[in-house]
Amino acid sequence: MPPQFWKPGTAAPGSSLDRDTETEGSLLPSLNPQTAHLSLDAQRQRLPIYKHREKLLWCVEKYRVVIVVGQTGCGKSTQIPQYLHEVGWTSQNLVVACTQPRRVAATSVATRVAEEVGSVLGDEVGYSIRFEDLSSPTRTRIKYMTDGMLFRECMTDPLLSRYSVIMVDEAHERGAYTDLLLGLLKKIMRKRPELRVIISSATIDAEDFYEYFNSNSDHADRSKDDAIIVSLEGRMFPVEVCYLKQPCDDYCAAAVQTVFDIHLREPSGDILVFLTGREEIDSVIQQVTDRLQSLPRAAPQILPLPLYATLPAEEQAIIFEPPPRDTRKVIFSTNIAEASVTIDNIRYIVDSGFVKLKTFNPRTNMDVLTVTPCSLASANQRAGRAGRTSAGKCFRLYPASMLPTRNPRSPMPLQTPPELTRSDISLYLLQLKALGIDNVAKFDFLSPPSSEMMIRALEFLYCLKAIDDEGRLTRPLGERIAEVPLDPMMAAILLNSAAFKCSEEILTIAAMTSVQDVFIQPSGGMKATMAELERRKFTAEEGDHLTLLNAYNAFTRFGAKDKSWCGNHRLNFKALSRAMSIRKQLKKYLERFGIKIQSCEGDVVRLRKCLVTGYFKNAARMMPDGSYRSARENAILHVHPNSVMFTRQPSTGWVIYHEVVETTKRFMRDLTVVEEEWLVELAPHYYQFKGGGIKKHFKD
DNA sequence: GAGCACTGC
Repeated sequence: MPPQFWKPGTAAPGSSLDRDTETEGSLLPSLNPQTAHLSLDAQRQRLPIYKHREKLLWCVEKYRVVIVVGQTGCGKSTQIPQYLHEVGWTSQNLVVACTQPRRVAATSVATRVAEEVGSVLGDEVGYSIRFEDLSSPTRTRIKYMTDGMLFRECMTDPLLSRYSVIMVDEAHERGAYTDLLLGLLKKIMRKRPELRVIISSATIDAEDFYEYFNSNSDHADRSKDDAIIVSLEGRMFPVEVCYLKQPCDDYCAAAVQTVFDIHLREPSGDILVFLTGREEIDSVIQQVTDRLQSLPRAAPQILPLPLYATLPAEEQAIIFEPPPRDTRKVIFSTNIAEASVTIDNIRYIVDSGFVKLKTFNPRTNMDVLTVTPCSLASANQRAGRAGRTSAGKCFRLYPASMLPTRNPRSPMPLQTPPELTRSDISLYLLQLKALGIDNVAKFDFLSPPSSEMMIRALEFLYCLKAIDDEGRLTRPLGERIAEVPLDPMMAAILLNSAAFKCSEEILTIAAMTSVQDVFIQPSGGMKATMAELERRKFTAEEGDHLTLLNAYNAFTRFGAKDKSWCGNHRLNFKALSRAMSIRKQLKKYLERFGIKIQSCEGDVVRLRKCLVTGYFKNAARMMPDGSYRSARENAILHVHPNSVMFTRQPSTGWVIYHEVVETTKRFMRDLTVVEEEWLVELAPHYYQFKGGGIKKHFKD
């Protein structure tokens, strides 16, 4: 075939995109509607994974770590725990655990399995996620849980002695708690040789897990290995992958063009387009809408729909509704559709090849949110989202030469960097210390964080007085900060609130900063202005923390039982309800610690001072031009437009903030006005007064 | 003067 070129706006993908014969797999859904008339047992036996049952059980018997490779949806998560249960791994009151990175996955899989086992959910089969424990300590044999929950369980049962087998699902996603859990399991296995670990992973990552768990064994004699890789291939619908002949310089324009090309030339089936963020999605949908008139009169219609996490739940629900007759649904989504949200009937994928990724910069102590090429693992996962119900096609908006497998200098990585290597790890290091691992530098991380990340995190924990100069947890403060389910900064503020007699309010503020998007912010236009006007009703002069407090108090008084009240005031009902649960949970911790919960009775100075005891490192001073300078690094900062401080000036010239995220600029989020003297008074170890202004002083 | 990807305890 002669070489072909494709330019946005000219040719169709069918002829212009380089057809690639390699197919990315996607398997049949676990139980098929076509076999619904069969008994549950008969259905289970027809699953592709069933023919691997004996092999799997043999491997678990013989090896301590079994790495199971297979696509999402092949029945790993539902079937393997049942197989283990059936052959006796749950005898003698032992439990088979299966961890999931997300709450919905834990609950939905548990519900499915309870049905298959014929158990009431919470009895023989149960689940445990934050705020919901549907499991019985005596009767539950198969327990699904979030990985964070199992990690926490190590604090009360360091050897996880209740469990005979622990299956870590979706390990290839490399979430922080997945990595930490694997590290702990490796440690636990030395003391509990009978424990079995099953790791479910995508193909690309299996070798990493294998090396990790065999690193202590003799490589010359593989028969003595601790770990083994088992591959579960099953029936799949092929997904044909096509590439651009030439790189494009505007993937948004290319995405619009490709959508129209698919629409006019390919058979029916919905389209899922992967883009990087809300702004981009809104703009692309606008471009598509503008071009709709150009469709031939007789042609089927296009229904463009957005999907991103901050979209209000009601608008998210629309993507699951069937489209009108003769209409093709086109969903423009962020990464949320890569694993968290599954949409049926998607036959076409358009993949920009990019993702927005948050990375912590230990030098500046700030998070950076950047658009970067997605990993090959991500691209494969995205392709697999077509063809869940039939054969599919994936259009990648970059040339095949961009693949890291074909081009070693490609900017596209094989895997997304693990979360632990690109996050502020102070929380995780503290929790490891709470598990008795004092020398965190020696912890056997699957991917060790950089030493700079380590040092920064330890320095900060020291400044919070959570660890002493020996690096040990302080008592009781450090131990308690580690225990409370909050980031260390906010945990310290909550625990210090006893001394400032304002725990009542700090509980609320801590809960509110733990949830996102309390105020609904439509993008642009009349709606945005209306939302802004509504938010002003809650605005406090002192800044965002007190504004959040006002919103919460109004919610509990008027909105908790009245969803429409929230709608009228542009408040996010789901987020506020969650804040209520979090507050309730945090309150229990304070009660257990014997901390008296008092109100500041309107004395907001006490409240703001208390915030300084945790936020001290996040202080900034306003400059005459309206920008800010961070107290420590003297870095240029800006107020985020969502902050109530965006339109006002701090009377004292100083603010503290919850976090900085760098996008187009470095934006501070959640600000509170403070007095300069408080910084020196409340964090003398961090700041020393000298001359006319704050002089930073940092103890090494 | 103008904007946050996604999870989790």
